[in-house]
Amino acid sequence: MPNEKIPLLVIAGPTASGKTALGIALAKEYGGEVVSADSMQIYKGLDIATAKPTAGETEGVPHHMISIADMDAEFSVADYVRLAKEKIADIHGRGKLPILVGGTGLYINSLIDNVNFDNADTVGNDGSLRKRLSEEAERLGGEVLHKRLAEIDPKTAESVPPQNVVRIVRALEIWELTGMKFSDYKRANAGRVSDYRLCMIGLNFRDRDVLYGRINKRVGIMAENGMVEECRAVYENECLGTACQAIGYKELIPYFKGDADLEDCLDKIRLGSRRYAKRQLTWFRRDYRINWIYLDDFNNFDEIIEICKKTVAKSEIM
RNA sequence: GGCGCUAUAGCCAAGUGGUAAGGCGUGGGUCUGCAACACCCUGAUUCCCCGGUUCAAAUCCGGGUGGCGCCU
Repeated sequence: MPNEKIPLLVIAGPTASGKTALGIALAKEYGGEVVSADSMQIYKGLDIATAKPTAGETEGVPHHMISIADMDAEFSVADYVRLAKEKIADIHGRGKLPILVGGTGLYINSLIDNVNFDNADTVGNDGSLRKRLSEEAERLGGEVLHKRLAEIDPKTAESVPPQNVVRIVRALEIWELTGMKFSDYKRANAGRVSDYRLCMIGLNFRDRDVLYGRINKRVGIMAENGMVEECRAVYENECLGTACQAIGYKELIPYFKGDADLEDCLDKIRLGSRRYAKRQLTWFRRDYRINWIYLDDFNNFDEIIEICKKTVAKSEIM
């Protein structure tokens, strides 16, 4: 069936909503394998802090796209999409159902909406160029770079505020690298028709406080399970890559330096995680394809599995 | 029991007669090769209560209540 699209079950949702457990349960239900869509679980070394499923938790269900890059390695959406697509095709080829489970909205949407990253050789990202532009921004201020951007690409300048230096630098980077306006580049790479037959499930809670309570509690459990020691090891290895953005790791640095109490840092982790969850919900909410399941509507896990099965059946991906 | 200080948004807090700064949290949003990133927007018709002075009071005066401190 060369023209048949690959069925793909997607489980999205904020951190600590129970995506991992649900993914494993549904994988067992349908004979599936899990493909993680998490920008931090990609990296080796941060296991507890990124809530990677343990060997015991996976119950034999194969998990992919976890711990595949070194801590200091560069890894981007484009890498993710390329590798995840291969994995999904492979899983499907073996007659199993690929289940995409994760909370990184950019990764999920780039993958399922078929954002074009094929121009890797010509575009990519250039570390030294990016560094130079970032330094310029720091030296001259964001406004100066924003003005420069406004001259070459007014459209993008209008949508990116002068304060958002990271986005301005990227737009300028594209310009210097390819001579393309960022707005044109964006249009050229825009999402195309999906490669997959999708069934999307989104996890949420009617009562936000329930989610936040779970997050707060989980941070404590992570700490008990050795998160601090794990992050200290990363700290002592002077991790410099994207992995340094991981919530948990960066909030503990003041503690390692002796500038803050552990409990204060754990509170910062809780706060960071809550805000992250909110941003995730903002991202996923705009995707009209998601079938939202409000976890606090159900009494137990079996009921949740049942409603998921109904959702899958209705989607006709199976 | 007496004396002093104090009361402003969920929290911290500026304001000392001219029509309620700011920070944090919260809520909403943006997002195309760093995304667990970066960034934007977001609350007080009213300042503990009652009365008074004044054209005008969160600001001054009197009383009450709560908190903090000291004294007996």
